[in-house]
Amino acid sequence: MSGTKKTENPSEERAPRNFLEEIIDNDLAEGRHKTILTRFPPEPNGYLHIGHAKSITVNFGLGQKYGGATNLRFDDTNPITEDTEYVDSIKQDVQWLGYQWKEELYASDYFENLFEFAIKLIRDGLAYVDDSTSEEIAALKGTPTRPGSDSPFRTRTPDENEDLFRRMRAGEFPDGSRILRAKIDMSSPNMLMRDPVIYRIKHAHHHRTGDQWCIYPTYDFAHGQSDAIENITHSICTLEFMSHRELYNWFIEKLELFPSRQYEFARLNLSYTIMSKRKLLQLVNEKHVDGWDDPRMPTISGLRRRGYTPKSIQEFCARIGVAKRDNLIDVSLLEFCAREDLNKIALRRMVVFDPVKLVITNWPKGKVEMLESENNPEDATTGERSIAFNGTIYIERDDFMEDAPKKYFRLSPGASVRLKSAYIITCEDVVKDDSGTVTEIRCVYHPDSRSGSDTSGIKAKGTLHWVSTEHAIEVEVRDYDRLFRVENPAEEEGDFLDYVNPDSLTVFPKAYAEPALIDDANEAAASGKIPHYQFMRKGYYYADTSSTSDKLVFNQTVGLRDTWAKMNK
RNA sequence: UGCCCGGUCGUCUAAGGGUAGGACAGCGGUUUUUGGUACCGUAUGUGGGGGUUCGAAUCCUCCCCGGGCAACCA
Repeated sequence: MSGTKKTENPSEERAPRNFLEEIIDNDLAEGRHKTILTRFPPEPNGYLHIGHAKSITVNFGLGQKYGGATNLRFDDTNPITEDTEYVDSIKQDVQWLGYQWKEELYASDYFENLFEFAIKLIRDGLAYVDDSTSEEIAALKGTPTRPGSDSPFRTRTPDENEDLFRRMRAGEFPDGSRILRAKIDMSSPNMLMRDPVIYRIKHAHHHRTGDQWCIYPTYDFAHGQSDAIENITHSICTLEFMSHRELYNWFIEKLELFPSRQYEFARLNLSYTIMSKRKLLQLVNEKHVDGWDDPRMPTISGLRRRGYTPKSIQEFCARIGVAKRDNLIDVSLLEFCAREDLNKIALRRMVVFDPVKLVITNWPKGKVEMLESENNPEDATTGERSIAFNGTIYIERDDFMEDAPKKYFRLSPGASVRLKSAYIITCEDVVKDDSGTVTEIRCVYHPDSRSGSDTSGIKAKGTLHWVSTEHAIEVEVRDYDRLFRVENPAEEEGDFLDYVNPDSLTVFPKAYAEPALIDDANEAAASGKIPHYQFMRKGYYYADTSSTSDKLVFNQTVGLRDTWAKMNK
């Protein structure tokens, strides 16, 4: 052993894998399983967010990697909060992310099985009906540092318990009057083993089983058994379920079920946002955002509406890794993944957000010239488009500066810049109104500097995007900033709403765009394929769901990296 | 103050007794008709103390720090 180097046989070198893959490799190597089956188990009480995307890529990714499969199972054991609206959105989001489940299942599919499991525990003297109030139960539960004590109902006979439990099912008792508890150990150091509740009475309508049931199993009594019924080999959940694992195993052992095993990983936390479904719901209900799919939301539907691609989200999930330590991922990684994908697929277009007029004084009156510009320099197969140029254009207001520092590469009096895909121009004059605001910039162009056939020898440091005033169309552009002002709103003192970023949305209601966007929109309407854009020198954009051919509306997916802005900080 | 987890660059994540590596972020360059992209370079890390060992991020031990656990939520 000593002295042998790991490099002597490269094929023996371990490929880096996360701890779940190590577990699976071992299970497979030891013959514990021949293949694997995982499951993604959302509760249909809210929309999926980027944290769920991590869980989805972990579960489905493992299923794929090992040639196994993954079930989609809705954990619908609490009818009060659950709804088919959420079921539908969850299915859509999982598929949009690019995954296909083997079976679509519901914990509620197993209500009858679960009931029988409960009867078995009762017959085996391992469960009892407790008539105590929830306060009494809590009082007898003890604390993490002090053991609990037995309920006075703990010694009921199996017959009595079975009778009571069947009558609970029959609807003889009101909500909260009785529960079924597992009989384990009131002095266990694990609070969850202190005779946990496994069935409660809820006279509530269930989104799938309707009014068929008035007793519902708790998470602990449903999840593991559902896994076992489906022969799930690896039941992967987040860290907060760690202490549930002992209970999970107890049920499987006592009920003699398929030995599914639970493993826990650290959930995703993303900087400058929140992941709590409850808080997300509050943002929606209190109208701090436009809905679950508001482009500022960390929901899958929000990211989709904003223009994130499934590929970029998958890549993000792959890069953050899977481990057991708490984490707070820098949102810049998500943005990097978006840019990385979008750079290769986004169509380049020119849009001027905050326009100022620029007149080329030596342009032949009435002349319109068609210029060619590449749709995507990263992908020659996307070809070129024609852009009309007639000597009077809009440029961005901040692409001009009257007193410019040396490092400023854009327009200023006497300076020359390239107009993207057009000519080099030199600024000669500025027109201002009474308040000193620039109303018109006057330039000359250099006829021999035409893009692609430049013989002028003039070197322009900067290149500006522009739109012909005559041909421009008006569009609405929405830019987004982080939803919260602080890195970790969940950790902050007081109400998380106090940390909402008031400037998370900037609307440009009348931006000027090149007319190609109209053609694109028509094409998209016909093909159903909505293109991703890069508005040059601005960022990546995607048509909003509210966009129509009469009024195009674009969401900023993510801005371009901006080293100039950084220099000026 | 009980039980259970965890602690490696700023942020994530590898290294399974043998050179602490990668990514993002940062910084500095080169190229560029996007201050984009691409490419190159660069700084920054094993929570602390004791052990075991020729050798420790890795094994043992004590301590420190962070998280979870007292819903008829999941």
